[in-house]
Amino acid sequence: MASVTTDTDVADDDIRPMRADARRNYDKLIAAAREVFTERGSEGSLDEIAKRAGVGPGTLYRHFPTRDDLLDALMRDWTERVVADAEAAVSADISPRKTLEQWFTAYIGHVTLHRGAAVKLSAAMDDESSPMYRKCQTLISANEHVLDDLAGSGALRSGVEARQVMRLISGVATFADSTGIGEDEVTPMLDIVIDGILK
Amino acid sequence: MASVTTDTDVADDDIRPMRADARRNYDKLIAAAREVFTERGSEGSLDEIAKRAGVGPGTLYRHFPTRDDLLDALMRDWTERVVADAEAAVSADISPRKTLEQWFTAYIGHVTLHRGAAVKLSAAMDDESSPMYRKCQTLISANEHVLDDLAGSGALRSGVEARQVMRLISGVATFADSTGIGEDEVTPMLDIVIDGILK
DNA sequence: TGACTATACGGAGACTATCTCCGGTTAACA
DNA sequence: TGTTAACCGGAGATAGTCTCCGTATAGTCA
Repeated sequence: MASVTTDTDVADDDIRPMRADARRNYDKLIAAAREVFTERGSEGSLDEIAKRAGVGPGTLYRHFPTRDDLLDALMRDWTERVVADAEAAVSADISPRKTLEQWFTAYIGHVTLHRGAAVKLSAAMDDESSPMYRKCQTLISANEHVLDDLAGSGALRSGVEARQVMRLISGVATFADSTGIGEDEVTPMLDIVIDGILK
Repeated sequence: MASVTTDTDVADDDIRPMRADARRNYDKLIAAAREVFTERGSEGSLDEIAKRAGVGPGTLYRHFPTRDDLLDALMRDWTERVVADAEAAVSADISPRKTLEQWFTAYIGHVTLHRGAAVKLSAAMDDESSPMYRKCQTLISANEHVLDDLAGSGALRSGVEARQVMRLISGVATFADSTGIGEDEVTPMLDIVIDGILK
């Protein structure tokens, strides 16, 4: 986590700036949500979040009509981190296998923000109406970037599509999230997938 | 679905038989749960199930202390079907690839009983306290059976463990369940996994 | 600075779901 | 038919979601 308090200045792509009190409450809600979701997973109580932020439930629901909107807002600087990790995997001078291991591990880390987040993100990938849909697009293109690079150096089997790979890794992430297995137990699963991807 | 009304005669491995009214209510609850879970997924309201069964909530909770107990009870003849499908895949005179395709597809079918079931079953695989834990053991050994057979004929890469394969396929199933993609979209994912498994 | 107004706040409360407790009922058996 | 252990049912405690609307205040302009 780079910085706790430094969220971006504007809450959304909205034109008009927020009123000072609104901005204050928005930030307090984000901080409280981060706490509660970390402790209780992404099904944590929304009223509890409002309480911890010291605001009424009405205020919470005005800022974030749905739980997914709140989850989405927590991922403000997430996009940049995803892109950076994909780039790091590509530009590192390592074997294709290591590249994939590194990227997949990072991917899974990004998708398991909180307990229950992986399944929500997976669901959002094919649901344009989800507030998190656009975030997923970032994930998709980051993954494409890594795979295209490997394809360029001829390391991939023919017929391997980035979309399928992304779905597979999302499945691994969801499984890891729901069972609570650790990274050391995830690696063997990834190894099989990587064998299925590389020549 | 083989038969709707023919559940087994005894509710559990309990010694004493149930009282007639208890048995009646038990069966009505199972039927109602099957309805509601099919309509609303495995997060459907339990009180709603009690209502449809025409019993009080107390009766439901006496028979099934937790939601997972109820889910488990719905899977009464599930075990046999799983074992049968594994056996069918093994004994069919087809290529290793076809064997795996057939088995994995069956596996995913078994695990996605209702919307939300796959993630619950995945979670139960590493949770001995879950009522569904024993069901998962069935799934695990059925999967081992298929993979052992392929290993015996030398079709598998070295180092492929049944447990990891099972987890991967569970991940695929969970992804399919949460996004709602169909079987035709699942096959390409399975193809990658199969490439990672076979020599 | 003071008054005006759009914007935002907050919390009471309606609604829904989970789960328990216990007074009343009934199946099973002699 | 009487006895009793087993079972039923539903009122209600608890908790989470979400809305409505009277009140408060930040921002603005004279």
